[in-house]
Amino acid sequence: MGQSADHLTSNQAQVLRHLRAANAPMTAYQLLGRMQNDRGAVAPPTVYRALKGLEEAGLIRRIETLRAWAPVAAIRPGVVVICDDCGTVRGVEAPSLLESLHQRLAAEGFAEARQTIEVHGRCGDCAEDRA
Amino acid sequence: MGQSADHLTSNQAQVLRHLRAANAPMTAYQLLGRMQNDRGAVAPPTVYRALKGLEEAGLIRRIETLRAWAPVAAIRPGVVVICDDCGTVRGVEAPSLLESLHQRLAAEGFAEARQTIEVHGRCGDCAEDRA
DNA sequence: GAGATATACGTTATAGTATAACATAGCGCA
DNA sequence: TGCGCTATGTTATACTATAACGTATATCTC
Repeated sequence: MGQSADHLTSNQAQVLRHLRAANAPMTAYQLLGRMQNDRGAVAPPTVYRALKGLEEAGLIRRIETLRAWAPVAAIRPGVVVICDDCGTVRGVEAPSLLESLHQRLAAEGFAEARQTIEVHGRCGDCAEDRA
Repeated sequence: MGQSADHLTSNQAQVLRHLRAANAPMTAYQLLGRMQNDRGAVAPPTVYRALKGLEEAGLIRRIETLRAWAPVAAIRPGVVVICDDCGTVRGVEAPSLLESLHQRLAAEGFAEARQTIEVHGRCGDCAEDRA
């Protein structure tokens, strides 16, 4: 069930810990490798089930454009901003923007259920590094 | 090379024809199946190379949230709107929306390079069908 | 026309991402 | 105690995508 954030299973906690320790999204199989380092035999469903639970709890998101997972609090609706230089990902709230999109689509009769908005580019820190 | 739209190879034309004949995005392996029906032996790289060329020519897009491909003219920047009932996909221009997002991020020092914006929901036609 | 270069294509193999299906263990509680 | 629920383990497989190498063909240049 879509569990709330007040309790994590140990697999979920372990996955979340690895995601938070990384400074960029991790693929499911990268996580699998970490867990195998930690514990020995672990199979893909273990990782995918933990990811599913964490996503439902609003603690992580799949970054569709990277096929990877990040501990971005599910500001949902929200925008994910990804630096292609350093790999960092962060969530950005943009309520007015999303409201205007919503109204735009509603006017055409489209009932919006969810959006995925991912922006790629270069963050301020990386721009400075190359200045 | 990022070829322009003025010439398609025969593989590209064949893939584009199938995508246009469908009323919903198709996965690469669905396309592969169609091409095998048409011609016999075809291997995945044939399909993926055609998809890459068509994408570079701005004739199709990968729908990230569906892991599938659609003949959506690459209004880029633009918004892709997907009906989860009937599967149809269309591109929507939203320049003012994207401009405000751009400025919002620029103000934080983020140099935006490309966005992926996909909205899921139910289109007007499908809403009527259930009315 | 021979050779050089470039593009598309074919072919084989493999990498990478995700889930189905079934079995087991532990917990809360009627 | 026995039932139902959740989490987990385990095996196998499905689905998505690309690497690497060889061949054919067209074009250009000398």
